[in-house]
Amino acid sequence: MINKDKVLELFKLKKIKLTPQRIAILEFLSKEDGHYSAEDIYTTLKKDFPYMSFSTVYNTLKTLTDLHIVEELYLLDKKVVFDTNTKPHFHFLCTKCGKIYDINPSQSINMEELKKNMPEGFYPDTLHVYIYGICKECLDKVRKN
Amino acid sequence: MINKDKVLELFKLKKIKLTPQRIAILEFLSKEDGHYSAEDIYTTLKKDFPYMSFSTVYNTLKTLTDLHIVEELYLLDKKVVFDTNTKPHFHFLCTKCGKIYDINPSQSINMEELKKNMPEGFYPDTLHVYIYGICKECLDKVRKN
DNA sequence: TAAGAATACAATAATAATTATTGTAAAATA
DNA sequence: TATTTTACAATAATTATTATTGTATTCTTA
Repeated sequence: MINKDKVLELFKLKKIKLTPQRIAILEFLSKEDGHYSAEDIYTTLKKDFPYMSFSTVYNTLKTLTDLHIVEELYLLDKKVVFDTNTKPHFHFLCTKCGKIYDINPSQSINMEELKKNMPEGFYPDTLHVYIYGICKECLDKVRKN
Repeated sequence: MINKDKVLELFKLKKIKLTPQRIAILEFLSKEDGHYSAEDIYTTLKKDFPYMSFSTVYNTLKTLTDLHIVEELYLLDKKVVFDTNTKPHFHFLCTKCGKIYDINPSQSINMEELKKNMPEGFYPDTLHVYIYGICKECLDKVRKN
């Protein structure tokens, strides 16, 4: 969950200017955790901010990604979405309907342990786990027919 | 490691025609495990097979991906490569140089266990683990300077 | 609070990877 | 060998993202 005010403080600290566009994008992202595409953000904000351009959305998302405030996810159809939930979790991608599900790893799986699973001298930073398969919803549909 | 002859048999079984182009691509991929882009394959094969087109490379890679003979990997710069090593393993992506490293998970980490880490009713198929960070080579370079 | 420097902006052009199209050619089948 | 099916090359189209550029805005500091 993004805390808008905290991010704004971080922006100040990092000398990143607090423009209305950036604030609007932050507001959008901090409303509800989700997986948003640049297009999602652009088309939604365009209504209230007619002077909003795609490059601004992309630039802001890049800034947020660099600061680890959002995370880029690469989907099956080569689309990219931005995840506002930066707590450690897996992603389940349904190969049938394309939906993305956040999966919380059980106690037996430690994300930090996973990260450390590599040769000496490598410095891990971020971990992404994608599980591809068929989601419950799609399986239920098949069973009904 | 791809076993060309086994794949050719599978093609026969699935009624996928054994064309010279497909065989050439298979031969290329089965020479050495690696992470190859469509461009890698195209430019290499174009020399010996002037009548080789990009769409054929993409089509063949799609066929191979659908059959789980290769796996698509999504890199940091949004490029796609095809992995011929389909044994369970992680990928380390260096955020500095962009290199891809295959990481074999230690005994303590069971890929099957990871897959099962999800809500009831979901049917997992493939698992991809990406670890982002700085590789040894890049860290060593920094230390020298 | 106004002036100056730095940066971000919108608009749009450019890029580049992938997908779609289509008429022709080749492979499999009987 | 004839017939059917599918794959092919060539190329056009698409689409997401990045680059460019002159203008506008934010921030700083006097």
